[in-house]
Amino acid sequence: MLLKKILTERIEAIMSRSNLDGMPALIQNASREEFGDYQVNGMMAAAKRLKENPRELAGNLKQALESDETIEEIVSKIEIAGPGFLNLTLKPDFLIRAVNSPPPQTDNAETVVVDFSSPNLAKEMHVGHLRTTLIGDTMARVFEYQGHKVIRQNHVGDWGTQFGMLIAYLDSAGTSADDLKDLEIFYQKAKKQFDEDPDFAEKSRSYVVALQQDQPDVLVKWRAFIEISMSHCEAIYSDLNVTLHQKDTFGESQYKGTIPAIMETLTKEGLITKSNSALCVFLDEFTDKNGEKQPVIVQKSDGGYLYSTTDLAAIRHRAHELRADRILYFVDARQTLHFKQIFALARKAGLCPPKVVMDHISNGAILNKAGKPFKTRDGNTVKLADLIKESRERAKEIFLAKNDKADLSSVEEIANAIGIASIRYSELSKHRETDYVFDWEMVLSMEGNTAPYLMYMYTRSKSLLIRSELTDSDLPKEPQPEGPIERRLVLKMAQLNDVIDSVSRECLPHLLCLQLYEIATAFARFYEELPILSSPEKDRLRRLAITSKVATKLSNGLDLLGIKVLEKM
RNA sequence: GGCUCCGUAGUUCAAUGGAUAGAACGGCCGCCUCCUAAGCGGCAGAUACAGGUUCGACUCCUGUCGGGGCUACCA
Repeated sequence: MLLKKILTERIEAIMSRSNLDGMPALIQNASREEFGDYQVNGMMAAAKRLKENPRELAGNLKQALESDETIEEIVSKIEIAGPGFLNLTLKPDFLIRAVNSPPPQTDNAETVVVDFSSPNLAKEMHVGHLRTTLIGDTMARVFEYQGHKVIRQNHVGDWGTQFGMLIAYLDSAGTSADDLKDLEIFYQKAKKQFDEDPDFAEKSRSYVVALQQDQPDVLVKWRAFIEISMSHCEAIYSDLNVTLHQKDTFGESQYKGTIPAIMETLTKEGLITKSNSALCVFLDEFTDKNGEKQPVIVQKSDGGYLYSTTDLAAIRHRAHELRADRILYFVDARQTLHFKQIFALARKAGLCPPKVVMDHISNGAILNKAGKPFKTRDGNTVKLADLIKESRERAKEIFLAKNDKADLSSVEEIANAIGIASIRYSELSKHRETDYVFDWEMVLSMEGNTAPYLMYMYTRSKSLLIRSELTDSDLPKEPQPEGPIERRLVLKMAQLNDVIDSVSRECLPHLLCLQLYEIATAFARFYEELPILSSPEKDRLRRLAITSKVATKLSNGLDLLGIKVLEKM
């Protein structure tokens, strides 16, 4: 049940029977609590178009709404305010019905390909991979929650020139299996030798060629390397509760067989131009100021392919073999131009049917504390494995400081859960498009708008329910809120489905974090200010019933964020 | 140079063109004989600058200043 949708439909239906036919009602959450629950903003715009007085239009609409039974059953109060706002207050029984309503299921289930995480297997995962991995994971969960069929695609970088270098280094004297424990250092050492030692560089290049020609002995080494690297990634996914598994990995190397067919298609469509001995596609859409078309290189002058070509092959695979209705790429904003180009190219070459939607869901960059780009070359990179370890240790410290007589066997479990939840929430609670400053203190913070806060409110709600010794069957099904504190809490819960719907449409998980936080703060207030277990039976049962719904909403919402709740902390 | 994104409290983040720009952290002041103080209440504090469009602008447009990113053979 989507409150805003219901209000909009019903109000616009009434408007359509007047001189306001076809005008939008523009329903919004009330900007201040004293204005009620929702506001109708459309009267000012309508007045402008009709050249009438907005307050008069608002007055007319108010009358029409008040005499309509579809409004009467859900709205308790309508007020005209300011230049022509209509402020609506909803009926408590309608609010609680909204709280009880099932999650918003999609009307038409689609097959959604979600491309996310996609780390470069030549290096270890670092904080730069956090956003795509966690936002993609959360959106995949949200789409599934709504009834879509989700196909996760981890488009790992397991192919290309750098692997020749790594294999050559793996192969060189004095390198033991131990060296692979730290992939980042292994990569840096290999890179260093590549840059300093011409013989080694030459050997690396020959490995690339051998790899591309499927030379068995080299392939064995390559596979060994990929396996080790993937196991690092899988450990991270498992720790972070990311829903990516072996079956979701479909790396660049898997497209190498289909690239010739892609090239053939491009050629057949007459799109290929040879320029400076590289094969390029020049599209009309991409020109500089002088009208010079900008190229997309699909084959290098040495015959090698680039990631553009691989991405085209991936599009065809996803549109045709995977039968996607939508293909979503969770990749950072630096690749905006790249995706514009390959989407346009894929359309032109007929690799993706017009009805299949392709979208680049971009995210902002990571900056250091000075506001400068957080680049790997700086040597400042923070490995995800280290971040996870640090966060768990921090959580354990805090837990022990707060619980001196804690059962030691549960300490590790609780600290681990909180540590992971903190990392996920700190990332997901930010708007995905803005650049973000990486700060250990921020990520590891456990006060205020953080995962531990939400988890703590959940444990408080559970604690009340356990102490009450009642179950849901003992409690009223539709506890109508009484008083402003209960009302506010129930309203925030009633709006959760609207928010999940927005998250899904705009791929903005931070909206869900915000709503859950508001439910949690409203519950904190409820918990602090109202007696629950010690209140008279009628109040006790009603408040416990509301508490039970809080527990459910928090747990379900956090689950969508990939955060597991704890019964105690 | 061209294209593009971004400048909001000391800091980190919010705000489908709507009413008095919200939080959190940090700072200051309060609250545990009472359902878990990882909590609650209160105070101080911000839209880079200049124009414009609009009944109404953090939001849209133009310019200025400042900072990213992308821009032909890395991915």
